[in-house]
Amino acid sequence: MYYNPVGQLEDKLIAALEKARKQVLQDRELKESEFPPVEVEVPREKSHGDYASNLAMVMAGRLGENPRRLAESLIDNLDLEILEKVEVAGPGFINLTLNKSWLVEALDKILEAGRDYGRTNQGKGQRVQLEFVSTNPTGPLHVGHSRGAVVGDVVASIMESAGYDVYREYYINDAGNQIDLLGESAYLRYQELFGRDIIMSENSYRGGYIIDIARELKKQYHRELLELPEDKAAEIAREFALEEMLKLIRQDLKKFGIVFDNWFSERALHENNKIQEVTVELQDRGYVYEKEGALWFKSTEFGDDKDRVVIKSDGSPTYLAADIAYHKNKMERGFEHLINVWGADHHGYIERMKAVMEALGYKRDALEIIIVQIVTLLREGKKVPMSKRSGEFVTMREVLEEVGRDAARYFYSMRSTDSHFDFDLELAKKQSTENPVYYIQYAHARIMSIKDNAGKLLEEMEKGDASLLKTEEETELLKLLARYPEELKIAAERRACHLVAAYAHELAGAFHVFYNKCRVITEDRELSLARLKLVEAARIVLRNVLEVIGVSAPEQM
RNA sequence: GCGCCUGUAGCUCAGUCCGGAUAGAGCAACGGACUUCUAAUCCGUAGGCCGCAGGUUCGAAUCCUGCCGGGCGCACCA
Repeated sequence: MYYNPVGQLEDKLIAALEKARKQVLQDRELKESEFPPVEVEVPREKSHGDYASNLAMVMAGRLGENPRRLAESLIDNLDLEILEKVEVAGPGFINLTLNKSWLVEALDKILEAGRDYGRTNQGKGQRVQLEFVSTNPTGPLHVGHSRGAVVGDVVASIMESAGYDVYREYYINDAGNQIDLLGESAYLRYQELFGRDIIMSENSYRGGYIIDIARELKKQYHRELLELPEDKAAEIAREFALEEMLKLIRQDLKKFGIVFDNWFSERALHENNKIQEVTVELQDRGYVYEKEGALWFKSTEFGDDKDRVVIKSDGSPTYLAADIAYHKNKMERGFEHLINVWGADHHGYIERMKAVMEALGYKRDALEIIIVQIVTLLREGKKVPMSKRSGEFVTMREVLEEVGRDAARYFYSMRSTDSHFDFDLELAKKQSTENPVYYIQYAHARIMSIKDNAGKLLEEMEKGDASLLKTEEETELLKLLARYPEELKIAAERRACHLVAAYAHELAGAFHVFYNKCRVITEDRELSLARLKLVEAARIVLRNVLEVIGVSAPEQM
């Protein structure tokens, strides 16, 4: 079921080099264990072969011997049938050139694997809980959230492809102050709709969406709330507003193609007394103390800058307290590994949450935080101003409506999460060469067109003989196709969606080059069949990789 | 002040974790390629003290130290 040609190949090469090293070390003092693991890499320069190893240079340092001479002895002990050429180069590199047999084999296997091509068992079914988005349901999702949303979803998909059992979860902060404020704001706007003068407090939510909610409230309850006691009416407004907000958030995410396995309610933790319980637990463990009327968590014990309040002097729990209970709950549900995707403004919370994990008796590394740097929207090269305070922000929905789901998802995926991201709206909308999304999708559409053109030939595609593919363009494309599972594997290990996006772009590029140089359907029937096979493999991989990112693979454009 | 992210081609960014050979891509600029499966494509040219300064190493964009610039944080808020 799992097929990873490049991974297998590299394992073979490393094993052969290790064997050679063993031979060479036999009559020397040092043991194998004193050397770092053998590595091979794809050299930048094509004339340096398919793979290169710095093994001789690494060994030379320890042995005090000439690296080039060592490389020669290593080569003498290298025994592999897939090697076409081996040579020593530069300061002592061993350059390995492979014969094409592995590639010929790879093409058939890719077609055979089809939709499953790319999957590996790297994660061994590890149960991973990935929590992302988790914004307060007090306002619509804005652009800042959307990057984290896409990154979380794509990382989840990548990890699933690599054999992890990923569970996507959204943590709803439906308890506490800010929800009361949301309700209060909606209630005020509701009263306003009946002509009452209202005074919005400084902390009220003033966005237009609150007025929308108030209108809905009016539609449903008419004058009813006006006649109720204020606290009762505010409560109804609060619950109503919360539901409306969640509905909205869910819709927005769905339009982005993001669906969660679970929506976890903070309120449930409060109602089931879980916060109290976990506070007592930490107290029993000796990690909670009282000071100035509040209860403090001794996070400094585990490397945090300062201790943190869990129960305020007024008796109410802090956000952290709920988070402690939540993370304990995650672990109790049997997840082996937790990943939280946070915006850059939350990076300061990493240490305290790691401390929480340790204090609860778990490994600090069982919790992993992916920090996603901020997004700046650019329109006509200029920064689009945004301010949370004034309620002036561009929503996730607006971006989606403006650039479309495919472009939005690809753009958010294509940059390293460590880097700030300038989202160029004009570029994302452009249906041209400048836009990487269309570049990739166009490759897929072109292949579909070739298949249309192939007519009856398509039925005989299976007979295609990959050994007829000899041009550089064909070989390069095929090599890239063979690399896909390994690329996904690395991206999964590094939780790096941008690597997958880059691979998709590179693959599309290799196809376009091939397309311009090699005509698929020609008089030469045998060659046509071979190329048809190659092109079909390219289509499969393009579709698979786009699916991981959540971008569509159009039949025509 | 402290912590995290960041500084690479005119612009936007890979490469840095795990050090390798002549530092890459896209866009923008310039010059070419459509009687042939989609020119939303391809080919070529030009473009770089890899922020600066030391250090480690046979070898540094990559590791270490210091400095400079940009972003984000440093609550009994969530």
